[in-house]
Amino acid sequence: MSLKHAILGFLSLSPLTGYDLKKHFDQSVRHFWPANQSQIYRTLAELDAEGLVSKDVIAREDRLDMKVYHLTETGLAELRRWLAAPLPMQETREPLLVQVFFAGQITDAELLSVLRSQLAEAEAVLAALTAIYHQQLEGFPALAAPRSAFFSTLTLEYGLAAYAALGRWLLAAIRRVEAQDYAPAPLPDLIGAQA
Amino acid sequence: MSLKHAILGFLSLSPLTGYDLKKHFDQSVRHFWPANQSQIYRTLAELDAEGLVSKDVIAREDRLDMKVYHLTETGLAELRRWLAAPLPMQETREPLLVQVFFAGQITDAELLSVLRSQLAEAEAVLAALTAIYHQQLEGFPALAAPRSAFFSTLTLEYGLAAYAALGRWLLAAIRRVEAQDYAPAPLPDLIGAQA
DNA sequence: CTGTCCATGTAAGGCGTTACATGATTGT
DNA sequence: ACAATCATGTAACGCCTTACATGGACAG
Repeated sequence: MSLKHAILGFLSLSPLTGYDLKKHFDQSVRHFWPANQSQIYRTLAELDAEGLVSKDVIAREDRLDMKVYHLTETGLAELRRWLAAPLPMQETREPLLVQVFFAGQITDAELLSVLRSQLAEAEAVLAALTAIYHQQLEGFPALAAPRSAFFSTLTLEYGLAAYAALGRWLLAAIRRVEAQDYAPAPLPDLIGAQA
Repeated sequence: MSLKHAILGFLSLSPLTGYDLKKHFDQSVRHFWPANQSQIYRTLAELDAEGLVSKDVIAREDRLDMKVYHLTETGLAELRRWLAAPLPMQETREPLLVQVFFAGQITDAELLSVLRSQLAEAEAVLAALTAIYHQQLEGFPALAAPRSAFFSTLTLEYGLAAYAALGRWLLAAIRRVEAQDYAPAPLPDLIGAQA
């Protein structure tokens, strides 16, 4: 379960409240690990019960207490253990592929409309990620990129590569449906082999 | 929820028992929509209650009755409606990216071992998909690919493209960690732009 | 004076997983 | 004799989502 470990990860950088954590998720990892508020509060309580985090309760007059969470030693150890352990093979679910797989039940026109709307979305995400990428380039203009920033850059680059690949696949699919060309694509094109 | 619609999809091709459905899932869509047995039985019961499928009960002496499910008219209509409707933006969870994002807490050596084991897995999946691809080429050798086979081919091609992209990203990441080169990669490389 | 931000949670439901349980038939 | 296949399900738990609920501070 990565949510627990993502929370441990953020807390390893600084102590935070549940509310702060939600903002951190939304600002950095939401593209690959969205988390909602009730989930974060519940998971913090679990981590607390397990002794991986502990909290300082800040009493405030007339308001709910504020709880600032920080890692315990066992929490840090667990985070490091998880980060260094290879992940068990994970299964992905792609509803778009389910739609394509059973597209025999719909017309070419209907399928094209589905594919085109997916393509528009993929291009929008790609544009958004590209904008963030350029922003980061300004922050670390030359060769002065520190190791700490590198990992965030890497996850961004994954997003760029993945959405670009999705876009290319969609575009190729659209063209072939339009041309009613049902032959398989050549392998080198698919896996992006260089000539 | 795509499981319901995947089941409707299979039943649109032929009536099946729960057991048959499980085999169909495992043989064709497991790469992008794994389903387990108890889930299938529960969902069939729900679909039945909703009137999207109905069943013929085949009584057998000394054994449990066999239930063969088939689509109803509303079931087919619902399948077609879902297949033609653009999907709501779906959020993905990538635990590997969580590991990379917080890799500041582990050493280069530990990170490299994680990345290399992911790369080995990605290459294994790519090899498996490539084998299936070649098998399909034999089945439809020339230009005689029918529309019905095309959609299955398309989903396979998606898998090839996605795992190839993952592998390229992992390899690039490994090389940069090894070289302690923390500069961002150039955009055209990332999105696979042609020169 | 209305809405957004800060900050906390609870409740209910959906989807998925793992493990358990049964029992005849077919293959080695 | 033993295992795999056919064929059905139940139980319990885990993770995530949506919606609901509270209430002060501050900005337009």
